Amino acid sequence: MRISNSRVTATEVARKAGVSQPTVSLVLSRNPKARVAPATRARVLKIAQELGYRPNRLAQGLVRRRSYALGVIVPGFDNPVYAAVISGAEKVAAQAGYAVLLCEAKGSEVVQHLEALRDRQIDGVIIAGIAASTLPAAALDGLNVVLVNQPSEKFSTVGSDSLKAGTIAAEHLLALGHRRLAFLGPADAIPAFRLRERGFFQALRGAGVPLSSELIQRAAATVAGGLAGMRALLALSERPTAVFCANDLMALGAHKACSVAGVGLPRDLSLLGCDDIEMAQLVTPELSTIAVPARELGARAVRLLLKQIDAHGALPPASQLLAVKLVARGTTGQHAPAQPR
Amino acid sequence: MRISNSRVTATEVARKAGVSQPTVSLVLSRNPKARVAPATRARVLKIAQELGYRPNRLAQGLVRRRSYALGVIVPGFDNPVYAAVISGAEKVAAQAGYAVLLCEAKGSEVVQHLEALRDRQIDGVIIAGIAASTLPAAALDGLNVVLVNQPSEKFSTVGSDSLKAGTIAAEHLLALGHRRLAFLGPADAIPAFRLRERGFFQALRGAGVPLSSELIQRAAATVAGGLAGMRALLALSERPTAVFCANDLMALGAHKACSVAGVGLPRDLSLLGCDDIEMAQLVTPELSTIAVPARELGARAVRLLLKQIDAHGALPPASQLLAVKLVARGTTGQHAPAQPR
DNA sequence: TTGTAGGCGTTATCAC
DNA sequence: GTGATAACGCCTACAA
Repeated sequence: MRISNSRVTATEVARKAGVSQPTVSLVLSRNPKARVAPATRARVLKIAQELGYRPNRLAQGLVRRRSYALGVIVPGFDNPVYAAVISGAEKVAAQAGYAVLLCEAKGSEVVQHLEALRDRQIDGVIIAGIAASTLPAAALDGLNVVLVNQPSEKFSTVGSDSLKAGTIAAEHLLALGHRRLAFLGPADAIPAFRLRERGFFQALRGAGVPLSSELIQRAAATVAGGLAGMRALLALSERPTAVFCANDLMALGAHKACSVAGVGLPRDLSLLGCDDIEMAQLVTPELSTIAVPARELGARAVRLLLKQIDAHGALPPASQLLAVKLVARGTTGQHAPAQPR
Repeated sequence: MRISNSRVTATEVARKAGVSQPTVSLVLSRNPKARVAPATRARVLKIAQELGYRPNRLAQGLVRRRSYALGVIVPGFDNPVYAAVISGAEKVAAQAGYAVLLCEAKGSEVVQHLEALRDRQIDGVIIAGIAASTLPAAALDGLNVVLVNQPSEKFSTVGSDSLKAGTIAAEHLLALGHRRLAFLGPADAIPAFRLRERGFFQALRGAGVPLSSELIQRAAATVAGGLAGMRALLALSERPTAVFCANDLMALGAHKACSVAGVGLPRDLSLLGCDDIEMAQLVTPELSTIAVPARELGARAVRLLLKQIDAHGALPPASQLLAVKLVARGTTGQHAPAQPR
């Protein structure tokens, strides 16, 4: 029963209920220690209900010095992993009464977005897929921050065990008998990818199976990048027998490159991705990969952030590391040495 | 040179500059008719710069009765189409100084999200993938709204020509010689899908090639839905020779179902999707589809919305319809009548 | 228990 | 030109 255009204010409710505006505020703020006479409380609640009163969050924010809004910054939505992180984050945030301000940013845009978020008195920021170390120190100063999938001394983080993912990848491929392995990863220093890479390399070194540099291909962490990278690997005089990709998008690009080049998966080549995005199950053969709980990362990031906000920034940085899991599907198989014809 | 924790306010700038606070506001607001003595203006600007002053947008919003924020509501991020819409929207919004509040909502959650957006004094809302007609009338009352990909008398819309998409689909498949066609679509009344469906049916009827009801399969507009739907179609005693899917996700699920069932595309069956998401090019054979400019839809939706906001809601609902385009790839081919063995 | 006063940081309307 | 003064809608004291 709202009067059209303009919203009902607490003052109007107060007037109609025959009380003062702060009393309305008192009743509506579910403050336990705010004792109000049951009669007035009931009256105020009734009128508020009738008028469809809802507090103006901008005004609340101004006086409480909080916006009840969270910023989420990702490099792009084209990667389903970030979409999943955002989805998980948004759900938890909404349940807690927080809004999610979405920012898609690469490079220096990140700083501008952060400033814009500050102007809106944002309560906290979640950053995924962008290395915090590449940002000027001041950019995150005094902000509640949770980083997704990148370790940090200074900020709280929620991540999957990327190092382990790399290790698992190496172990899986080694166990299948592969000895000539390749890695396909991005050129940019995106933390999660770097860790997957390092875990992979370390495990290989530990097993005495080093990677020569021509077997490390770098390209954008996209389908197109994976396609190009795999083409380069296939052009080698001596091809690898197994390839680990920094993420599933690259792996799917690589998958396509193999399909185009007539390279049989997994007969001629084993291919392993990382993330386990839905698409991985759509290609034929289905992509073997390492599952990362992206949605859960987003959800946890918000929970951790809210905890920090409530603690008034008096909490030391916390970190959570979620387990990853090998999902062996159709693109990885036993190494078949020189085919007898 | 910001004093750590708390932000610099206009009052502080005023004090240091030896002017009143409103004067600072006057100088900073790029209001042309606000004539200030060049000397004061310069001084204020200098101090503001030094102190790193930035206006508090919450406070601005309170008095201007605007939040400089837009809400975007979609049913889910798992569909790359919505991700693209959001991406396009966010970019334009950010350039105009607007924030994007993201909401993922199905069913009755939509209303709650809308209320929450109202509480934040949202300046406008973009809705994609959710039928406005399913919302209670009051939910959008007095709000600046732009609907994406659904026609409306009452609200502004930005869409692709969904009806035409259906027509194109029918014409393409008919031209290839198919006469036993099937349709795979969602059970829910999502406007864009319904229109594609209608366009398809109309064109078929016009060509004298009606669809019997068993050739209309309904399932969720997801990969899983497409998978299930195609399985049902393949189980028919007399299979269709061509299938049009309401969107690419369903088509990819259908693609997978064929792959699993050993049904050769396009030899045994032609398959056509709609949207042209990136994934369409990753499967083998590549998915034929109808391209929809999703990113552009998002971008235009924001531009239209901003125009409406600036017009103070005194503008009649406007509508834009973008063209769609057939992208014939590998899953559609000439109808091959009963193979001679 | 409730009302009054004051302020959050900004913009808008006036007198000066 | 410039500076008070009054909102915007709410919350936190403190006084009644």
